[in-house]
Amino acid sequence: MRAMSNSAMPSPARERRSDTRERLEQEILEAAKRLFAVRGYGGVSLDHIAKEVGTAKQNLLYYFTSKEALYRRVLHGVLDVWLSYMEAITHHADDPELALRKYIAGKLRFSREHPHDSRVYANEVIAGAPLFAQEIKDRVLPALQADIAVFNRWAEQGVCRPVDAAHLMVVLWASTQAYADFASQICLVLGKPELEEADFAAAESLLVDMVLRTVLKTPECRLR
Amino acid sequence: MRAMSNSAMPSPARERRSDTRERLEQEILEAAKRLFAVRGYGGVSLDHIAKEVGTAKQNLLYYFTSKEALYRRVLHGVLDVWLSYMEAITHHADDPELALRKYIAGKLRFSREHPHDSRVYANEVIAGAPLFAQEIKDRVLPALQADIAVFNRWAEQGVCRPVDAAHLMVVLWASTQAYADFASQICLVLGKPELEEADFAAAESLLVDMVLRTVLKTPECRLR
DNA sequence: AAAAAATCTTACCACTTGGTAAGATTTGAC
DNA sequence: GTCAAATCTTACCAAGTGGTAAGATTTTTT
Repeated sequence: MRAMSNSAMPSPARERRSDTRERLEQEILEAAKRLFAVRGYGGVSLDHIAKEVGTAKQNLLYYFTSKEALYRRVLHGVLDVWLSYMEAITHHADDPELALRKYIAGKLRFSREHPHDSRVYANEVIAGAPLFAQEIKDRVLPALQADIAVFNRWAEQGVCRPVDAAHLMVVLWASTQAYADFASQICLVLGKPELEEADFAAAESLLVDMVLRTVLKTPECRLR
Repeated sequence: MRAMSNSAMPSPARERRSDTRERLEQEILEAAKRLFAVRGYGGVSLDHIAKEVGTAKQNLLYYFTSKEALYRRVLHGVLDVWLSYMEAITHHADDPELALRKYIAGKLRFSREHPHDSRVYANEVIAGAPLFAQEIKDRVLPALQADIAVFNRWAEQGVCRPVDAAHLMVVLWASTQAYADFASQICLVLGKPELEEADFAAAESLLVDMVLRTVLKTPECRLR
C-alpha cells in the first residue's frame, strides 16, 4: 500500500508543480492583460503586474524574459480569442443572412465576454501595431480576406447586393468592438453605470437590421 | 517720429513676446498630442515632448504646471475639435437625409484631418475616461442628446422609421472614428501603406447607404 | 538707462523603471 | 535520504521619471 505516498499519483489537495507553474503563468497573463487594457503598454510597470498577482517583479522575469516578451504573449492570447469568435461567415458561406447574423452576434459576444482582450487589441492598433503587424498579417488577414471573398461570391451569384465588402467589415468590426472599447462613453450616453445584456441585444438588433437592409436584395420580406 | 521705436508697434520681423509664448505653447500642445495619440498618457515622458519641441523638460513645466495639466489641456483641445465637426444633425433638423449625410461626412472628415485628436480621445475613453468623464458629461452628452431628440422627433412625425437613436449614434461614431484610430489595420486589409481620399469616399458612400436604408421610410426612391 | 517682469537654463532630488546576479528555498526523481 | 532541477527572494544597478529651486538671460515697461 505504499502507492499512497508515491509521487506518480498527485494528491488532489496539493497540485503538481507543473500545474502550479501553468496556473501562475496564466494568472500573470490575465493580470497583465487587464492592466495593459486600461493603461496601455507604456502605462504599466512590471511592479504593477507583480503586485496584482501577489508576487515579486523578479519572479515575472523568471517566467517571461522581458516586459516586451510578456506583452507579446498577451497579444498572442488576445488574438487567439479574437479569431475564435470570427468564423461565422466562412462557416455559413451558403446563407448570407445566417452568416451575417451569426457574425454580428459573435463579435458582440466577444466584446461582452472579453472586453479586456478587445481593449488590448485596440490599444495596439491605435499605436500603429508596432509589435502586432506581422501577426495580424499572418493570422487576421487571411480570415478577413476569406470573408471578403465570400461576399464577392455572393454578389456574383446574385444572392447579395454588390457592397464594398472590405469597408463593410470595417463597419462591423468597429461597431461591435466599440461596445467593449468605448463602453465607458456608451454608458454615459445611455445613462447607466455599465452595459447590460439588453444593451447588447439592442445593438445586435440594430446592426443586423442595418446590415441586412444594406446587403440583402429583398430585405422587405424579412424585416418589418 | 519717435513712433518707430515705440513698442506699441511690433516690428514684423521679430514677433512680440506674447506671440512667441502662444506659438510655443501651441507647439508643445501639438507635439504632446501627437505623442499621447500613439503611446498613451503613461507611455510618454515630458522629456520626449520637450525634445520633440526642441526645448528642455523644465521649460514645459514653466508653461504647464504638471504632466497631468498638460494632458488635460490636450484633451480639452481635442474635444473642441471633436465637437466642431459634430453639429450637422441639429443644424439640419428639418431634413433627415441631409442631416445624416452631413453628419457622416463631417465625422469622416474629422478622422481624416485630425487623426491624432481622434486617437487621444480613443485612448482616454478606452482607459475609462478617468480625467475626461466630467468634460464628456458637460460638453458631449448635451450635443448627443440633442441629436437623439431630433431622431425621436423624426420618428414621431413619421418622417423616419423608429430606430434606436442612441445605438445608431454609437455605430456612426465607432465606424467613422475607426478610420482614424484603426487606420493601421484598415491599411493592412486594403493592402496599401496609408488611407487615401478614395478610401474615405468609399467609407462615406457605404455608411450613408447603410444608414439611409435603415432610417428612411422609402429609401428605394433615393438609392439604387 | 534702470527696474521689473517674463523666460530659459543649470543643477538637483527622491522615486520608479526594466533588468541582472546570486543565493536561498522548495520540489521532484531516484 | 540525496541530489539536481525548478522556483522564489534579496540585493543591486544604471537609466529615466516627474518635479523643485535658484540663478542667468532676455524682453518689456518706465
